[in-house]
Amino acid sequence: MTVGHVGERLLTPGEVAALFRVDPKTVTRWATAGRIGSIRTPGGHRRFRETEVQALLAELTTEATEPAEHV
Amino acid sequence: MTVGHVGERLLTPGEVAALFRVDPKTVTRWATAGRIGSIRTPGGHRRFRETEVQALLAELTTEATEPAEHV
DNA sequence: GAGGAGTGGGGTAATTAGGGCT
DNA sequence: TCTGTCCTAATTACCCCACTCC
Repeated sequence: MTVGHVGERLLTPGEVAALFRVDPKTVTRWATAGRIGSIRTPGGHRRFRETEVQALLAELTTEATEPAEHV
Repeated sequence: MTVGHVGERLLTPGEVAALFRVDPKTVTRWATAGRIGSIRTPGGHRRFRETEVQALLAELTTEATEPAEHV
């Protein structure tokens, strides 16, 4: 292989939906609303950067800043 | 490789598939549908120009609008 | 010439996109 | 306002086997 650039892992809408425990449709709406970056395939399907998803996931976690043991 | 002639870096269907997080067969369909330019080897296998793939990838990429946090 | 990995072609099942509604 | 579900159409994923690339 002569790529030499294996940076960003991309996730499918279904995988992101599973991470957030929501419907893939909701993930699509987030992308449409510009709340999360998306990479479209030439066919129109979306792919999401895992790093961005992780960041958003962590952001939502820290947003509910309750020091109690609620995990 | 190591042809000594740089500037025409070609990617295999598998490499392009990894970039878009799709199946190599899907990349083949893109080429068949004319959504992406392809170069055929004498044996019939397809090769793709990295510059074209990168350009396509960048064109289909949408950055997330930076939220204003707490407003 | 031999061998492993990848690719092409065809066909079928699973996801996804889009709009509208509860 | 945001999310989940219903619908149809389009795109993508995985199965087979034969051939090509290195």
